[in-house]
Amino acid sequence: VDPHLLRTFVTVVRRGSFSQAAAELGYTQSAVSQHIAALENDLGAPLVRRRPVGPTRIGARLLDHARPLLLRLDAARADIARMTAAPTARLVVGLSPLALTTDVAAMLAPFDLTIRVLGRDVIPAGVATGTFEVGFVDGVAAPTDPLNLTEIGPLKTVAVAEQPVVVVLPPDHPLSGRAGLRLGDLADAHWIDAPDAGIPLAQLRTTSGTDGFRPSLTYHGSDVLGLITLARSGHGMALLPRSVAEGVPISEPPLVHRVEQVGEMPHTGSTTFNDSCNAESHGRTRPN
Amino acid sequence: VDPHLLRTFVTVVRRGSFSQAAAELGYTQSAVSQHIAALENDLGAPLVRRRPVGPTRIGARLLDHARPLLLRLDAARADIARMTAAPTARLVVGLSPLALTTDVAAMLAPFDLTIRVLGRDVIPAGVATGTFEVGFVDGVAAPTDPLNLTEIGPLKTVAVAEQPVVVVLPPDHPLSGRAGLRLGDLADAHWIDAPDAGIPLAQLRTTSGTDGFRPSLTYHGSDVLGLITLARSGHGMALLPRSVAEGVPISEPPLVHRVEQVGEMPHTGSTTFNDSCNAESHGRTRPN
DNA sequence: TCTTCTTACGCTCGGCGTAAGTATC
DNA sequence: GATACTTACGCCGAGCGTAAGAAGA
Repeated sequence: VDPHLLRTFVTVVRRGSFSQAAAELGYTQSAVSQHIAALENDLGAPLVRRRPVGPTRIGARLLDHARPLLLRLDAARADIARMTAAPTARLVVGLSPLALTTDVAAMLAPFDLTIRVLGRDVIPAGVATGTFEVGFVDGVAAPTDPLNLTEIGPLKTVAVAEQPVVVVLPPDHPLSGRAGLRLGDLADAHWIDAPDAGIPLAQLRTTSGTDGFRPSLTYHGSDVLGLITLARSGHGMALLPRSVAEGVPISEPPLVHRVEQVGEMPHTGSTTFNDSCNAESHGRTRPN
Repeated sequence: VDPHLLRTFVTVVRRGSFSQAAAELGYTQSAVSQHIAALENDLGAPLVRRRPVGPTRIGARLLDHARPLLLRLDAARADIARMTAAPTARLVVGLSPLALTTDVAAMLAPFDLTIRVLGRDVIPAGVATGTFEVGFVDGVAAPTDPLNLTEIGPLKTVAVAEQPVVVVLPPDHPLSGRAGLRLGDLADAHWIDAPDAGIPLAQLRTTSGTDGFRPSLTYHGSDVLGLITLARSGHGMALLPRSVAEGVPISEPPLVHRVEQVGEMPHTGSTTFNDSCNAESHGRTRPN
């Protein structure tokens, strides 16, 4: 199973066309055709339906393997490239929108920075493939539980900040001010899902293990103030880290908003140095 | 980064010799030398020290990537091969030693079986690479928490059995008979680590998040009765699923011994059929 | 000196492009 | 008939083996 063939296969499926995939990869259509034929021949099963071009059932399964495989392959290249190349003066940091808390900002203070804000899901991949040197991902979890990040290679992950999560409510809501409420009771309430501006409800479902928290409104956008306005106006409840929801009516469930650092910071004199690097080398580090 | 080169690299490091690796892989020494040279050239860094042959710092890091990569590559091949080939009459099952509880035995009753008992760590890999069709892994976890299995590809994992964990004690031990005791209090007690016959203490450390549970005696072997004898004689405490520790003085901490099924059982009329297969296709399924 | 890795060199075959073929809309 | 994938064929280069070279024990 040659990675080149896999990459071609993935590209063909993504673009839905042999010729477009060829153009993207710098091959001729013929070569792409031969790649697919070689793969199908090697695996002994048809992988793509033609006209219209799309994956077969088996092809779809292969995709599930191929995409993480190619990612890890790139990650391996990038990782050793990083060990070889001299560290750059400028630190490139990838952040999910709500990961830029004051704690994180403080950590980054001593560096010359280039900051890129991206979706939560692509931050670990970006660190693995060397798009940036360190990443910060935010998310919601039960206290002391780690975030559930997609694993790509031996990446060190450390929790760097935790703060309570709050539910933003309309001003006159009966729950206003209550702390420690059981989230399960709110599974069937009206929720706003704001994956970019707030905390995705999908994470809540995972964390709570329930099947509720279905959004009655979905908010696409990264504007937190807009989200708060919606929630205060009674369109539904919104989930936010406490620090960004100051001065609005809230309720506090027993959950934390947590930021985890993916990858390692370069060593500078002014930075805290964690000397447990060698013990249990690539494991996940939990605080406390 | 050609997988062939990676496989050669891994083999060279494992065997500690170019020529032995060549023999194992069916190449000439020359070819192996060229493979390593090609890799080092491609990645722009020395990967193996020669004479004696061993990985450099960068090579060691590459190993961390290469081994799982090759595993996933094999897993991909095996997975689609499984979808292509007709299901065999005989069901090949891989089990970790303590995974063969009565529940599991009941599940397997309707099949013609071939059973292979192996270490916990290689069961998921074996399922992924098609060595056996389904696997059963046991381990310890907090109630309702899933086991922490190494992920190799899109494998469905389902908890199939849970039972309390007990601490085996000497007959006159003060803790005898107590239930619900906090495990943290026992972190510094005398423990027997029996990775094959019992529950590895390493899992306890992971589950409890503490750093204790250091073994004062390590027991290599799969003989549970021997382990119980040691514990009763006061060599240290031993951790076992309750059903195998009948009639001995015990104490019950709030943990469960859990068996998880890796991979899917073939569909037979007599087997419970889970029709949620297509929803959220390759996720991890938690009970309740 | 013997073992073991490296380098040189030639051959073979895999794989890409060009171009002709074929099927689908 | 136009578009898009497949097949045929020739060329080039990657990669393996043989064999000679170099370096360490």
